[in-house]
Amino acid sequence: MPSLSPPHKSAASGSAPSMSSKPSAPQTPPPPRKAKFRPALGGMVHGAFAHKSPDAAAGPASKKRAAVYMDSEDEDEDGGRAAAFTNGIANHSTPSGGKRKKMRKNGAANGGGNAQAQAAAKTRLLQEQRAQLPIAQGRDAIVRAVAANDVTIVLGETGSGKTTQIPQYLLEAGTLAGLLAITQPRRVAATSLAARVSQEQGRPLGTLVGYAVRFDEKLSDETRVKYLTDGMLMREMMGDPMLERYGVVIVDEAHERTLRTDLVLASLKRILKERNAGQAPGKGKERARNPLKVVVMSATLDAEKFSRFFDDAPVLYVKGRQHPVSVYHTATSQTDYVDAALRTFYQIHVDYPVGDVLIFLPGQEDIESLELSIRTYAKQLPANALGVLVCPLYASLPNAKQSRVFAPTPAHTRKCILATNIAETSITIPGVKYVIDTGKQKEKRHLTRMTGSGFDTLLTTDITKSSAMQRAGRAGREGPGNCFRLYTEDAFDAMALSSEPEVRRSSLTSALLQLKCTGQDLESIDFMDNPEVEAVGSALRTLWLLDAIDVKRQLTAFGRSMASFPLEPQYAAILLASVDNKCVADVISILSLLSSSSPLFPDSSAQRDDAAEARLKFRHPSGDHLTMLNVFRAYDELSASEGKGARRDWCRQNYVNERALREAGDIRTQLRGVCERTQLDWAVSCGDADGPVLKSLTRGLLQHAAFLQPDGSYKQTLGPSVIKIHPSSFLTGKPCPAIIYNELVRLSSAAAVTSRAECIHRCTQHISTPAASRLCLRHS
DNA sequence: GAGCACTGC
Repeated sequence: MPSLSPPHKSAASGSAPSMSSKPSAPQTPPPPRKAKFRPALGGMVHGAFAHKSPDAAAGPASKKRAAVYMDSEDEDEDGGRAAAFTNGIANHSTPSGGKRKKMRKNGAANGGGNAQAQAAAKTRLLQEQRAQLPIAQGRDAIVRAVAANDVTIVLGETGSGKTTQIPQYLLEAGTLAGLLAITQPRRVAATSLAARVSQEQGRPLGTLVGYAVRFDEKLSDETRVKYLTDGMLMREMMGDPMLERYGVVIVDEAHERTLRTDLVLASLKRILKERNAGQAPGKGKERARNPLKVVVMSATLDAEKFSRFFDDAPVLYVKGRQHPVSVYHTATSQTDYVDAALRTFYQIHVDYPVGDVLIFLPGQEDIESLELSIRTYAKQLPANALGVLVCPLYASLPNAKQSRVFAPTPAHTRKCILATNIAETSITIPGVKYVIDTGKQKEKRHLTRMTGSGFDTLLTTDITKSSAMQRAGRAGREGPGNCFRLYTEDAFDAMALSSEPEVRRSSLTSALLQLKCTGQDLESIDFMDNPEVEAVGSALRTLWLLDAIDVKRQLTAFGRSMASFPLEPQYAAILLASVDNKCVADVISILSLLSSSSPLFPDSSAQRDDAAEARLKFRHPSGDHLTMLNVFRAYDELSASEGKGARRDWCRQNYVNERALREAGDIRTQLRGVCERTQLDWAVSCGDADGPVLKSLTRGLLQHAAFLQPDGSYKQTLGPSVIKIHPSSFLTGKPCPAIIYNELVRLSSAAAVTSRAECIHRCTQHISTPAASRLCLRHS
């Protein structure tokens, strides 16, 4: 092995990964079980870790926890989830349950049976599989518990099958009144689970079993079981605050504690109080006619907390089975986790048998850096060594590149996946036997200020214990695995148990507006964890400034209209303002692009100058928003005459992200639909005039306005901060008397500086408009 | 003249 320094920027001087000491012998001999992860990482520890059951991890089981201990085979809900992962990616079900199924199906096809017989055979097979699931032994216990209690907590390990089976048990028990809803934090999960359960019921998707997610639903009058995102259920609550249509609501993945899950849980508690009142034993008032049953499903640790929140609801424990994963910690802490990951990867590559490696890193930058390093070293491997295939994986990576992680690993090759948190929950990758965990992640935090609407930060932080366990578990999906943690066992012990729930760290403006529409309030609602007082104040102030609530904190008619749009409240206010300003069509296009999860102008350092030049032709003197509108208009024009290929070429030539435009197109269609339902004409355009658009934008962004100061920086009108324009903005170097902007982010470089450094911000996507200053003065 | 984890309506 050559002993060159890794190309990674901060490689330890001169010391190459210890693979140099290991002649690249044939890969076949399996290593000793208690591996020697010793290396250049400074002497290795082990950290034998037997797969801990949640009980062991959570402490002694409480008395009221009814154990339904069940071993589960590999058949699980995540297989289905992976299968439907993102558009255009074909079946990637886990080899375990999925393979058998596929083989059987092919066999039937070869036999020439007709479609109906095939379908029947398939249904029979699925029923056999269901019956063999160990969770099936707990079926009666589960049905009884739900019948006897308003709320039941189910603590189920990964792979227990709870998400697919429990709804069916309740359905098949025949006691179901009304619809059964089952919420998921992610859209892909809701759609793929519905498809799987539908299949198990032997019915076409959208009949007995259906789903509802943004942009897509498959439902009918027959539908009894409905998988939906938690955001979707919150939206339904705005029209049906008591969820009268539903007899059972199951909240899945509650341990993730997303803002929407917490909102759903809090709302369910309120609904239970109303709908199930009078059910209590003893003095009977009139018995509730339409009682609601709630099931909360969690994968970790927090079961007791959910139980307490719902007045000591009983906890059922469903055991899943994962293969054992041996966990190793480093003996000393690592200063450079990218370099440590590089060394560890090659340690595995040289010492361990075939099997893919999954490396968890905080972000794109680290992923790209490590990818380069691994590639560089791979070229130096001897000809007879196992090859290396590097696959990056993060959300903003184009779909086509993401799907590479699912392609079967070629012969005589080891796949190495470099992933962000996306591989922790959203995407399950088959074939992974080794996990390298840097122990880092990026976390967004909303910092509230006394004035202004606060700003977001995105910082690299240590992960939590539950994240670490989740990451390790990714190595044991299909067989025994190994997890190498690039931090010490002490560091693991020092980690927080789980992340702070989202309700404690994000902006609550949108949540507050939704709650107001269901007749609730942030101050009065009973949350699992209460939000910070400052965050509530900030949300109230923002809604008041937008005219969504009045001085008595009552929802206004304007606020109610705002809430009917699937947009941030600020953006909804802009849209409604554009009705008065007669530029709805133009503003909807801009808002769709701003709401898209992908950036329209991605930054790739390699081609930055070319990109800037190519985009110059769209530049609008007013700023970034109108520049974006120019791009969208050009793309629309092209779409009217040209096909898919031409559009793709055009986007490539102009360095704009087609994914952003496509997603914006979906959002725009949805927004137009809401306009039609509320009798607003979305086709009105102001043509080339920019005034109406600027005026509308200012209506929603008045908290995000700033004046030019003599030194060229800007001072917030409704906040204490001095800000500057991000260099990627089209307004850079073109001072204007006042700007509005739609995002304010703290520079990570400034975070290290003392004194007044925290007042230096990055502001992106602004626009210059004298109208902004006048409006803001009046409103302030 | 700088950097962007993930998700939802």
